[in-house]
Amino acid sequence: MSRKEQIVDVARQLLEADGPGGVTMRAIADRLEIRAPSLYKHIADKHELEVALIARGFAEQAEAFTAAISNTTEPVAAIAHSYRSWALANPHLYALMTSNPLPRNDLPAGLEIAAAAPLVEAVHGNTDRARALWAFAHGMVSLELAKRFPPDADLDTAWATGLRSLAS
Amino acid sequence: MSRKEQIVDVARQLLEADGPGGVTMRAIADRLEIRAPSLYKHIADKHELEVALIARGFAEQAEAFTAAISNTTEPVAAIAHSYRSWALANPHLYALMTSNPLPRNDLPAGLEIAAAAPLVEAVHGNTDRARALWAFAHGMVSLELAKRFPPDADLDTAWATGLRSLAS
DNA sequence: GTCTATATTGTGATAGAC
DNA sequence: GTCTATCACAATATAGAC
Repeated sequence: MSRKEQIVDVARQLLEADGPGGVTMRAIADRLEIRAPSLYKHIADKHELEVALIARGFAEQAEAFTAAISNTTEPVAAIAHSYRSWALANPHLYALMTSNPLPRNDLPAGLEIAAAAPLVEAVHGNTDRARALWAFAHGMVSLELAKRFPPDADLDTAWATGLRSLAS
Repeated sequence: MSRKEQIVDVARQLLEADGPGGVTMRAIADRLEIRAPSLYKHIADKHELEVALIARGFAEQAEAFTAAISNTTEPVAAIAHSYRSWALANPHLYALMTSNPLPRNDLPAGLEIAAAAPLVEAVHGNTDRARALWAFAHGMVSLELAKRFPPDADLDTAWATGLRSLAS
């Protein structure tokens, strides 16, 4: 594993462990047992690190959603479940991927489309329905991650209610 | 207007003008033409400032949504339109209100419920449907604010598609 | 209620030696 | 490719004088 890959690995561990504020050049260097300035021999700046993390997230999502639609009679529900699971398992990376404009020019081509493809296929190419479903899923997930629902809210039922209406 | 009210006012102006990073004690003090340490004679700390901003946001939303359901035959659509308008007009305050757990213990009682009441009434008390609608609206709005939809996406149609399914 | 002075902590990033 | 030394900057907050 190259030094650069190690750096991205450590950055991701720090991101999920300590949140975005925990991803500092010093913290990354500490875990690699080198000094912070040495990192700049391998990456140009912190932005490059963020782009690499986002790219990994999309690749993982594409894989998860593709797996979800194999062997199911309800692809939309299966993708929704997979979407929620991935976000809850990778909350800070999920936030990084959804809270700011995508650095589309710096990202490997096709990543965004590959992650979206399973859903678009599940709704037979109806992009408006795909966007409505994505918005619903993103809203549910981001409010859950932000702990913004009332503490006693039954989220499973809210998911089922929304999906039943939107999936058709 | 008390000094404290002036401080909250200025904080809100800075929040929407420069984003959350622009709301510093120094910047607030500069606009009031005093020194930053003087602010602490009027507020305990920055957290108190954030709570005051969030409280204002909820009060404004409650007013906007209540106005939206008067004189309409489609209350859910009217609230959705109002929700989107308010968020687009106050993007950074909206983010402050939705990206973190509510400081419910520090907020005036009833504010959250008052803002949610028009929607709950519009769906005849069906809380699962209300949550699904809220999630959809929040997802649409937050992705729009984050510029996460593809540049050519037709958001009006996505809104209409989602609301048609969810409003029933 | 305002001021000056300061503590404390933290950040990304560069220069230049080895 | 790693190091030491350092720059440049910014943040919240407190002490104590007036």
